[in-house]
Amino acid sequence: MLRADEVDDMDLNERKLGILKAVIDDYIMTGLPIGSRTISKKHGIELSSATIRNEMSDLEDLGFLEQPHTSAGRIPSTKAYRFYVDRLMKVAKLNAAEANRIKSYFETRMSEIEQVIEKAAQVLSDTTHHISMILKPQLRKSVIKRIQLVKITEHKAILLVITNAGLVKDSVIVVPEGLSYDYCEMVSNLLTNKLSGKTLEDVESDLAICLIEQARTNSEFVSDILSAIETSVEPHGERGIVLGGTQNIIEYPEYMSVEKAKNFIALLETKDMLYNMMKKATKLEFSVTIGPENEAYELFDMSVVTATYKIAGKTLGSFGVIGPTRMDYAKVVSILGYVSSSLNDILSSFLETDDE
Amino acid sequence: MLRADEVDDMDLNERKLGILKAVIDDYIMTGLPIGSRTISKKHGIELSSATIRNEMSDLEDLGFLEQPHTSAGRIPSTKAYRFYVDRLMKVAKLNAAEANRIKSYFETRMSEIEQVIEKAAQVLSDTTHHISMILKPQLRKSVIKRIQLVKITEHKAILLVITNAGLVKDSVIVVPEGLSYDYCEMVSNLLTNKLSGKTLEDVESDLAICLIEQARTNSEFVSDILSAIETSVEPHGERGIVLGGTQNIIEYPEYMSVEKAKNFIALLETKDMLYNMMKKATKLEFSVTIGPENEAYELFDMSVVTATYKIAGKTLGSFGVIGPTRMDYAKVVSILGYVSSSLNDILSSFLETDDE
DNA sequence: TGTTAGCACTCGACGTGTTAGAGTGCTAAC
DNA sequence: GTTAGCACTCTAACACGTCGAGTGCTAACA
Repeated sequence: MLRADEVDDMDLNERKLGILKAVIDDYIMTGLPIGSRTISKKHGIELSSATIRNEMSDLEDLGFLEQPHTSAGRIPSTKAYRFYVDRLMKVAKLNAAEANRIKSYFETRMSEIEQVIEKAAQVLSDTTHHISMILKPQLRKSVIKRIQLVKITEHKAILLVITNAGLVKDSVIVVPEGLSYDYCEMVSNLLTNKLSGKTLEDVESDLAICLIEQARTNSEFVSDILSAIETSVEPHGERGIVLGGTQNIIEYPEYMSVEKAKNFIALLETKDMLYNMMKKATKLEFSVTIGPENEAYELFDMSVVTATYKIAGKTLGSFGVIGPTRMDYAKVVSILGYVSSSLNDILSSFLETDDE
Repeated sequence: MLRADEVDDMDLNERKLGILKAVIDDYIMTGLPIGSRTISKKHGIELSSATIRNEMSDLEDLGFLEQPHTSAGRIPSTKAYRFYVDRLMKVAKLNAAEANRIKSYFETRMSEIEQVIEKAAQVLSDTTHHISMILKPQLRKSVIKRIQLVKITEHKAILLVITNAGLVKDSVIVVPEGLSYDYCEMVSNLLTNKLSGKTLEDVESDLAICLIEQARTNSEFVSDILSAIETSVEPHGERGIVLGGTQNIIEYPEYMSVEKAKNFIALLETKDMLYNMMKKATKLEFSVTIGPENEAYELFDMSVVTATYKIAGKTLGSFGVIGPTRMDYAKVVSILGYVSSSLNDILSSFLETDDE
């Protein structure tokens, strides 16, 4: 027995493929149902509308096309989009103008990962006109290289956690009065000795307790430091999703009643679902999830396209866009590809391979 | 000759005031034009609808009310909103529930001004359901206390600029190879000596040139440091406006066609106009600008309410919300008041008065 | 003199009916 | 296998009529 999609392939001859592609391309551009006459005129298919009608009727039977109502044209089904993405779509390299536009976003000198992430979210939503999502770097596995405590005033110090992915997090912490600079240096060295080579994940677990017991003196101070390191693992406790271009929902008039828009916004704001989705997306270099293929039923008429970003060949996180099923998949995928390699370049430049 | 608004006061007897207030309150709640019968029934005004009609007719002549069309009810004019804000509105203290809700936003431990600003933008848009804007701290006048360079890897160092407003900015900079820890310390001390007591604004001006000439050796390195300090003055070159809750525009159905929404979004994104507006707003502790009172003609049907935040009694910046002229001014003002004092408290806790 | 009931009038919202046009499926001819 | 022709269907757009909310005006009332 053949698998379902192989059967499809056999049923679809050259001509049907051409017509299907024409319908999808047109619908992606215009958002309007498309009729047989339009295809025979606009899309360079030298057949009469009647013939095309027959073919379209077949395509409907096969589940690739749908009719909103009797006398309207046809629109692509979810199955058609899936087929389009898998077989029909040609992902072209980004043209120079687009590529430069993206490049220009990243040209401002950035020294921290957070900054890069924010910029990436911005460039994604600006170029695709969809909502962008980025899963922040999953730093749990990154290895601590050094910990440095720098006293800046009488009561405050900055704690720098440096990992193999570069600077992870700096946070201001309160220090006991009268703490000498030398003592800070001493604590820095102690912590570096104890923790270097461990992952941030380790710090979260029992290692911390162990360490506190060792450092009897100033133990509150030390535990402050440890908890600061921990918060750097899951930043701000908000599940590490950055959204961009949520304003763009107003550009989806076909899909959005005010009521729906509100629900959708609410969905985006809880972020939990997005987090799980993006977390899963880290497993595939690219992924396209169309309409009802999404696990969240609220996304039955939205599609999600994701990619990943790496540092030194290791996947750090994922990013992508969310938009109506009628989206320009080819363009979105090529933009994601370009952004992905841009991110990889930038993040790798953060990496210090020469140390140690 | 009396001023215009004093004339208004004389013309408006107790009863007219009551009716006017009823119209405005009702319209702020419902967004629907309100008729004479509704007022006589709902708002505890013991008069027949006919009498109220006469009064409303007078109020229309005086320019306080408007009719969208002949047989609709009436809606408040810009003049009415102005009058309401100046005379009628009772700004109550925030009830405990609301106050706690705001407080909870600020409860996460925050160590940097940027973080606080982001949170504030969020809490403002969440509680008012309008779009929030915050002018980032105007740090040009803040005085440098210390500059510290911390080498973190072979090629990178973190530059900490500490001012009287606490930590201003840390940025990663590239350092020449083989730079010793001691040398970093030396440079830190040198810079602290040269620059402490100066404002960030000074650094931008000729002082910088002067210093470069002095430090002949490694002059490129030093100029890197100075430019890093400079960028901390105007962060990221994006005019220092933080927006929150831009999604909320979809909650203004009465005002927003898709076309209008797009224009408005575009307006928000250029930020230039907002920057000037917020900059001006730093001069007044509170301000309410209604519809056409705004300088930007695009805001003819929007109102802007602003307040300021301070550190040690000195105004650092302004913040506010932008929404339809039909907004609950009383509530917005009281929220802004509460957020203002919250911000002042938090920022003051950053201030180290005991040093030096 | 201020208040109110009554009434004619206005105008938008809404439902209905009609028409034009786009698109379809089917049939028969090529 | 392809296409022309035709009857049919459905929507969008417009005109029309009705309903109801709200008004202004007038006359009666306290």
